Amino acid sequence: MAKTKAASLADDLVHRFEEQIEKGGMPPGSRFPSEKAVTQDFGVSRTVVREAFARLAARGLLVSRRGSGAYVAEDARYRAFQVTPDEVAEIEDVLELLEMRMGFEVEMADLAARRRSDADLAEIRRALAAMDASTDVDTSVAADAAFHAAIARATGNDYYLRFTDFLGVRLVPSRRLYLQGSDARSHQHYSQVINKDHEAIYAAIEAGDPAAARRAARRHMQKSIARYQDLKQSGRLLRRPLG
Amino acid sequence: MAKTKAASLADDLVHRFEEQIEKGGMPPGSRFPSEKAVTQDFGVSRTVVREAFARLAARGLLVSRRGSGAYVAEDARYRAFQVTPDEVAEIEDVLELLEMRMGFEVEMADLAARRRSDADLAEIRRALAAMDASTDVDTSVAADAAFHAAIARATGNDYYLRFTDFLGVRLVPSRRLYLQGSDARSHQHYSQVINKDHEAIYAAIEAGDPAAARRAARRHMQKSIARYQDLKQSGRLLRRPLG
DNA sequence: TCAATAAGGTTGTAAGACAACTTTCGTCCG
DNA sequence: CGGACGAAAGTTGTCTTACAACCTTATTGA
Repeated sequence: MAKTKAASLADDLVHRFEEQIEKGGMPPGSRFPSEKAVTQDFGVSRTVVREAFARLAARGLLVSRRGSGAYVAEDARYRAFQVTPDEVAEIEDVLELLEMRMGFEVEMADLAARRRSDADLAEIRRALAAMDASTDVDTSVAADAAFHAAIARATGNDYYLRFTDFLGVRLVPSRRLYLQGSDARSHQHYSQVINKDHEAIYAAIEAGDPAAARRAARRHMQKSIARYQDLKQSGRLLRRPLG
Repeated sequence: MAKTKAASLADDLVHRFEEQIEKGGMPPGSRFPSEKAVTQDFGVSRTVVREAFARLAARGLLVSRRGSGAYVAEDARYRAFQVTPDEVAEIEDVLELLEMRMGFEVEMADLAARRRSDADLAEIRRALAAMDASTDVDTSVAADAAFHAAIARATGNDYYLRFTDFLGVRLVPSRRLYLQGSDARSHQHYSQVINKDHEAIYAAIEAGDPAAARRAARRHMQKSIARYQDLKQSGRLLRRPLG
């Protein structure tokens, strides 16, 4: 009976139904109790029920059909792919995410080499130039992200772009920590090393050579992973500061 | 993207605000217009506004504070990578997702070849056998998923496993539709062709040959994409039946 | 100046009503 | 007996009004 206090009545309902679905009490495709039934069973107003249902629907656990009822979504058991910020606190996680990113980056380079438009090329070049001109950590990190986003856009596959954004955001904080301690000179050196990789990728994409693009992207990511592995062995831990 | 008319007023509101947040018009931490203001601006009732807000909150884009107002979530950009079921309704989307999957299947094969344990190998073999023995669509689709999941597990990278699960689930319905019309013989033929690819991947992983594993995985995915492209050209559309 | 207080704004919840739609079931006709 | 039709009930979508709980800000008073 120990009830975790819910911030709101709708919260409580959401948690209850969520649990029940997860436990298998309500299999996919089965019907929810009607809104009215819930108001009676739980003693809350229909406003609350509707809000709870809306939130379940937003998470993809429930679909409601006007005039018919609400149903447990067919693929309710599987949630969105999610990576919470505190998962990226440990350097091992960063390494795993980078590993995952490797596959995508390689394939994106391939596709970009096949499909890039002139506008895509121009955008990639802009990002290269911005990285080259960067003097502080923030702008160089931003330029790096822009470079990879431009490639993702050049693939013409929106999912690649979305996932690049998604992963990019996760990895930026750790990247920033990685660079933070370094002075201006070593940072510039770091930027130049990376941009050399980037230029190789760009050249292959511009030339329309998928295999070369794959190789260049793979090398780039491997180096990036190796850097983090060194960091790991040197015993430096990543701990996110608050804020 | 051609804007389809929103199924409900709340849908419309959600999309509008989502877009505005994404475009940067409402930076993290900034205040939303009050519920009352929205009702006046858009000419809808507060019920609709509350429902829209509830859904935005469920997605982590908005937090509302009683008595104070609603605010754009501080980590709004951290929201999950999400692929909603209706996005996979069109065959073009399936193709794009397959393209995305290609990159990381290749990389998974590489890593699996380097890191697989004996237990991993055994699990992959089991999936191969199950696919070989399958006679109906459901079991063959399940065996296929198990095969790729086993490889994902062999990489030792949990993110790969999670993402494989995630994508696999999205693609299964269309896969099922793809196979549905076929008779037992053509289905068996299909299974055998696929499993031959699988065996090549397995052989490379067992031999511990990353480059060969990459090649085999790439071939496998390319063929899969080609099959769907044929389907696309033949004009067959994928339309999800109501669940 | 500063703290207590009052006023107004905002979200959370309740309740009732109607519209739009779906499902079910009974009726009537062939 | 069977099937088409339609009425009726059930359900979600939306609107409206009302109040409670809470926060913010301005006012007031010492």
